[in-house]
Amino acid sequence: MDSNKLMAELLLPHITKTPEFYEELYPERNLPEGARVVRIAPSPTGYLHLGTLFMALVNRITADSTNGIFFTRIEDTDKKREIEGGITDIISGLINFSINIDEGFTSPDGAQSGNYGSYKQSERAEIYQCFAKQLILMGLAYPCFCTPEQLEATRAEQEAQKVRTGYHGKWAKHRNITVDEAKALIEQGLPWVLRLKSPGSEENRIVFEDGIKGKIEMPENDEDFVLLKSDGIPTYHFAHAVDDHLMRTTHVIRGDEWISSVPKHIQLFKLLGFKVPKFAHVAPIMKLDNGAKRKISKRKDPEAAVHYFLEQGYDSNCVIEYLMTVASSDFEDWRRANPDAERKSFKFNLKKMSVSGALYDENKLLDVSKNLVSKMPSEVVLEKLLNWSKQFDTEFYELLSRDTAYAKAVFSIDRDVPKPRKDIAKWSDAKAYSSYFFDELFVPDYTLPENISADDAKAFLTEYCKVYDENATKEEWFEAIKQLCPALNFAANTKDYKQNPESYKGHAGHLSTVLRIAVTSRQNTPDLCSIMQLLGKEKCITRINDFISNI
RNA sequence: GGCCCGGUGGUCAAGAGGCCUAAGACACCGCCCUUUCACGGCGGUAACACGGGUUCGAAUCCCGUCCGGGUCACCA
Repeated sequence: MDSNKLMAELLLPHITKTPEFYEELYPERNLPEGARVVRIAPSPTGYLHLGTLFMALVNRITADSTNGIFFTRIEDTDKKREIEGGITDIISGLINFSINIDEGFTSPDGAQSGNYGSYKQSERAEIYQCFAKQLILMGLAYPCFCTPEQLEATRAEQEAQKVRTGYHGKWAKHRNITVDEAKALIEQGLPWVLRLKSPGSEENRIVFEDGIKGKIEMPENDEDFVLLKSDGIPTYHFAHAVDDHLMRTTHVIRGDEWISSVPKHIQLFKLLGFKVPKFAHVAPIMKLDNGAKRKISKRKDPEAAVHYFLEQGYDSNCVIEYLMTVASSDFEDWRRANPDAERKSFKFNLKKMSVSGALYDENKLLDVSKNLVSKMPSEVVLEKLLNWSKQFDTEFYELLSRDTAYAKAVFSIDRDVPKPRKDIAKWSDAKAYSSYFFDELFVPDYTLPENISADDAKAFLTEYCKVYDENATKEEWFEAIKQLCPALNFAANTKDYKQNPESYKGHAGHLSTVLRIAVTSRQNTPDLCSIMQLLGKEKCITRINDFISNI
């Protein structure tokens, strides 16, 4: 038996399957020409992050644009950092944001589907070990018994000598370990990791075409990086190569923090005889922090966790629509041309992605959101509002659900028309927007506009109460206000006032503002006539009288 | 520090040597419309990081500087 074989049997005696077994188990996919197989591979170390959502979206629309497949794979190889409920949160989050998952973890309950599973790395140990054994057989992997302390000492030595740090070349202590030496150390009970015996050289350059950034040139990898950790579980690099090959991923679209390890990945794919997938590295969403641009951070930024948007009451669709504008510079143009088209019909092109990170722009999100919300019919608004408030604002929920017909009417005003208002961007805006419709939320404000005296306001409101007809049409309603103008020396027509501002104290608009404040405690609201009809005559008169006696 | 990547208005961006006197969107400001506020319409402020080349001609190509980002783990 040759020494590679002896080493392989020494290290991984329990592995009996061969790579061919898995090649047959997970055959090439039968897909139409040009279809891309993409994926996201989150690790359950935290809750769904904006960056993860963004990556998922980019992958989803890539699959959509090519009639391909988008799958999820859970990278749970780091048990120390895993958190409970992580998988559920991520998957259900994606589903809530309407990111359809074709394969892998497709449901929040942890169920998997698809023919290339398991899609959970901790359940694939045997597969990785099989390919690891293959590498040992080829003389391309060896056990390393260095302790963290020894590794640290090597590093210190390298720094002292001002040479490149890392486990490579002559610094790779166990690179040429013999079977006998390894056997002896194992018998002593020493733990070991499996390292790649890198055939690369720093002198050589590798070139690859990134789907987003274009041509990238880097030194070849010569690091003997870890393939299998001491618990037999692979590192990201190794798992990535094995999984994306076996799952027949065609395009690896991931965050650009991975760029620097591409030489390792390409090397692994080639050594293992795998076809190298296309890589595309996406710039992260950034945030401005004290004038400095930096990657949005889970720890420092509330908006990093997708929960933040849900709590704020952003409609998930609005967040996605915003992310689309960040993902593709021509999305907004497309959307303008196709206002009602389904997102999946957008032809997405990775090349349209920005090479550098975009700042998270709340203004833009708000703008995108209010446009979308303004187009929602009132029943949809109410349904979503009920849904949101039930979770995040129970006081408001009680008020809304007490009389849903009334609530629907509230949100129907100036909606369902050709040019709807855009007051609401997120559901948390709705409470303040509609507060005067609910006595529990209504807080009187007795502040008059500067150009109106208390006496005039009183006189006007007193007279107005006498003539108020709650069944009046909009025109009749405003006519009634105009009628009261001359007696108070206000202009019935705005134009008259503008032509001779000195001749009047103000115009009908000013008086209607007084009425608006009395009824709603606001200077700005949607159509007042509709508001008063909804509120009912009795309540309006009560508020007006209260107003009169307090100014 | 080594190795990568990037730098167009406040933000997102279009831009592939002449079409650039540099689009568009958000934000901001003004005007118009208007019973308020919005909506809508019209207009405005505001940018090619810097320095050298190459070229008849550079935002665009090359070099350098500066600045920003990423990465150098038995983490992903």
